[in-house]
Amino acid sequence: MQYDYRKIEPKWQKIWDEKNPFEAKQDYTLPKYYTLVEFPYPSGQGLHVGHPRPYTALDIVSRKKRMQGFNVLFPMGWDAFGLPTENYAIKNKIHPKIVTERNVARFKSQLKALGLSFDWNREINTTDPSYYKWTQWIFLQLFKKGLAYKKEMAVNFCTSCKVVLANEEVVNGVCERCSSAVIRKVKSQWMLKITEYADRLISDLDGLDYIERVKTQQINWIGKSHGAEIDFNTTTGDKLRVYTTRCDTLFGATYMVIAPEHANVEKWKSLIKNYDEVEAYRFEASKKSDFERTELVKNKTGVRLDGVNAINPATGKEIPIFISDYVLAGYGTGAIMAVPAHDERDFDFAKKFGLPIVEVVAGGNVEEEAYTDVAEGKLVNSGFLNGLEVADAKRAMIKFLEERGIGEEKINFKLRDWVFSRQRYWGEPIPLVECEKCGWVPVPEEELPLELPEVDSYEPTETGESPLSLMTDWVNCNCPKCGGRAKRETDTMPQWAGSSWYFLRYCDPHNDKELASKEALQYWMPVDWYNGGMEHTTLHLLYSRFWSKFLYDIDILDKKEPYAKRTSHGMILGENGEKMSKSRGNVVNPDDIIRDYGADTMRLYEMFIGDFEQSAPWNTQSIKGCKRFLDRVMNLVDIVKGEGITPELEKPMHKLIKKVSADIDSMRFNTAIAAMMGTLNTIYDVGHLTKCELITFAKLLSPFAPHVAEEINELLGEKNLISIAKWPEYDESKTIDDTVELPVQINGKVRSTVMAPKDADKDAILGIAKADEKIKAAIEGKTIIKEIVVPGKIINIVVK
RNA sequence: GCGGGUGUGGCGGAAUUGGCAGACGCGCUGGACUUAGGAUCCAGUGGGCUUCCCGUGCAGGUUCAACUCCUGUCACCCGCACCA
Repeated sequence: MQYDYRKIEPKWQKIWDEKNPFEAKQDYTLPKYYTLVEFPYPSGQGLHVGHPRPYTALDIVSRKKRMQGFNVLFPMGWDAFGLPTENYAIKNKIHPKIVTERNVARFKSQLKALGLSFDWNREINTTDPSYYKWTQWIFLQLFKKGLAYKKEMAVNFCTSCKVVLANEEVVNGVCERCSSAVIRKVKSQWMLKITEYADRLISDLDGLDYIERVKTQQINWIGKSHGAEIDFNTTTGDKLRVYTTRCDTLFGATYMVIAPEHANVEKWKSLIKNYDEVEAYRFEASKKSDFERTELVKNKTGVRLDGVNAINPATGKEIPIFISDYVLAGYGTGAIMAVPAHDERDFDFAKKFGLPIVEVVAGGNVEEEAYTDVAEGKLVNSGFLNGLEVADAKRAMIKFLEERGIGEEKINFKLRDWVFSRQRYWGEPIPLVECEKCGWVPVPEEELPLELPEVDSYEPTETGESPLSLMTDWVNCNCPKCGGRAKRETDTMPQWAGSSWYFLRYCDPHNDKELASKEALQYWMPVDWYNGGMEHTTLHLLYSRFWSKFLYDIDILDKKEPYAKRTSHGMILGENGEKMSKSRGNVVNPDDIIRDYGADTMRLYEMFIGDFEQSAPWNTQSIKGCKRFLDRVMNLVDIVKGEGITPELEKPMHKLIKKVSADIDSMRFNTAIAAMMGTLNTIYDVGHLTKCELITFAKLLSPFAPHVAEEINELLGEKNLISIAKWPEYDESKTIDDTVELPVQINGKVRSTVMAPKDADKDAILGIAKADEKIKAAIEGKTIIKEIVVPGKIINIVVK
């Protein structure tokens, strides 16, 4: 018999709505558990089958924790500011607010149909003024602490979205979202000083339970490097400062390179004999996008600054200075000392321009290639450093530099400050005004939220300014400080703003006095388990850690880190093994799956499909196995017999409780389900089970297939919801078999298996093995060389 | 180039500290029940020259014993990419 999911799933969803069993309680004396999934961007397409995988996984964790007596916070909300909604609004001339409402309604009904145990009383929406009031408030605190500043700078500008992008949003030189060309454009932008937190963003990872690849990716992205800054005298009288991680190779610096954008080029204009040539090179370099620059990695170009030389402070020799775009203006000092013998890039450049290559670390063949090994090799041709190992030479050189006042130790980061301005409508307005007298002045906190005004058109202007800039009534205002004439900032915040603190709002979502009460934050934070996509490792995850640390510094939060544990799910691919996408035509719609198989089957299948952290292709055929399993579980109700314990099932049930409990904790949902399937097969082999055994089985199943579990529970006459029943416990002694089956090997090959008592000693086990007919035959007439007995595992007899 | 990951039946995938490779499921084969089977149930299912042998990307090594450890190598995926 098949169970009628079309009837029972809506039935239990309605009951859960009415009885509200998944509400996080206000009682702060209870042990808490905070499970978090990344809140979705409510797009027009609705949910796809990728969404439910992480949601179901943490729903399982949350449901189990709840049954184990924890006060669980498992919330959901909407990250609803963003470009697709705005673009849809522009095209269809509908207010983005309306579009958002529609999309949210669709998403919410789809999520509800999955039976996820979210506490919907805590639903939040980043576009809600009562929410973004606090996003703006946090921005103002950053501004007041000097961590938000406006800067005229070359930014990544998407030619299609007409919007500035953060470095993290530019992928292979094109816009992450629309794949259009990204050009460099000089604009005045609000920036957040995330670089001030670079060190802590690395070091505080230490105690956290993040999967390793997230940690390493963040560390690499922040890119901390230890080195030194060194001043080189030049024939111009100016000094030229470089950054290097290899100050030990200073004696091998045979030329210098500065970035095309370096300020000294202009300064030395009158001294540079070939300025026309230099100027032409700079112009060419400025036209290149980042993408083109990286295309040219192998082919180094550059121009020597004729008439200007530098002096190597170690050798005292005059060396030439070049400009080249292989040196980046934005990293270090925008200038380098080139040591072609020990740096591949310098080597390529030196070969091309015929510059001298001087070996200063022995061990390689510097005529053929750069020798970059730092672990092995002694210094040569290096005066007072000769004979030292690289590490010692570095120390000696730093001492040398510092004593003479020509350089010092220096740490650098790859991480750049966060470009925080967007010239779009559908985002949080930046709550600042520019006064002719006072400069940038914050909107008073009591005036927050600064709401988005109504505009006629949401389209960005031709100049790339936000549509808000056309709202003169809104833009022109009085300075909150002096009352004089002032103009509002018309840029809005990036989409990442709202998601940088949303996990805090869930703790106390209706508070209109603070972003969340101190008690709520102290109780709920940190998030105990946060699961989300790998694509957010260097964006959302880094940004939200940064904001959390800032809020810790200003005493809002008492935890330095927002997330105690971070895991990441694998993608669900199309049936052809490729990434699911509209253009590939391999998208599976979850609505169809729920209609044809039910939500419980869908949940179970998405967890059974494979290792949670690994990608796996969707297969509609395979779903049937999960449906069949649930049908067979429902049918157990018909073979319930008696009370108490069925002897043949006692040990399998204890083992199952142990296995499912452990597997949920370690995210091995697929093997937990496999174990339940195996036990179900055992139950059918036995032919009957007792009522309490079925209830135990239903409890174990309930996090995975909650509707089926509730239905069985009710059919057995139980009055209370199984979703909040007590999680079963197991007796360790009842998970161990009295007799075990042992494989017997001869020379490492299995020849037979024997049964032995679990606590039999070595000799007894060997006796049993040798009594076996097959083993007897195999060792007949041979000499036994060695006998290995691993109790509970294996017997191996080596014969000759 | 650097960093991380993955290679196991026809398919998705299992396999605590090295200890019966292929759990569980899909698919497939045969049977039962049936007007019917794309429902359900039962049996079988890595390959082969089937008393035995071969099999976890490939080639070696350590071990009584290797998917698991070591050395080398190939393929694919993801991230970063001139960061001095």
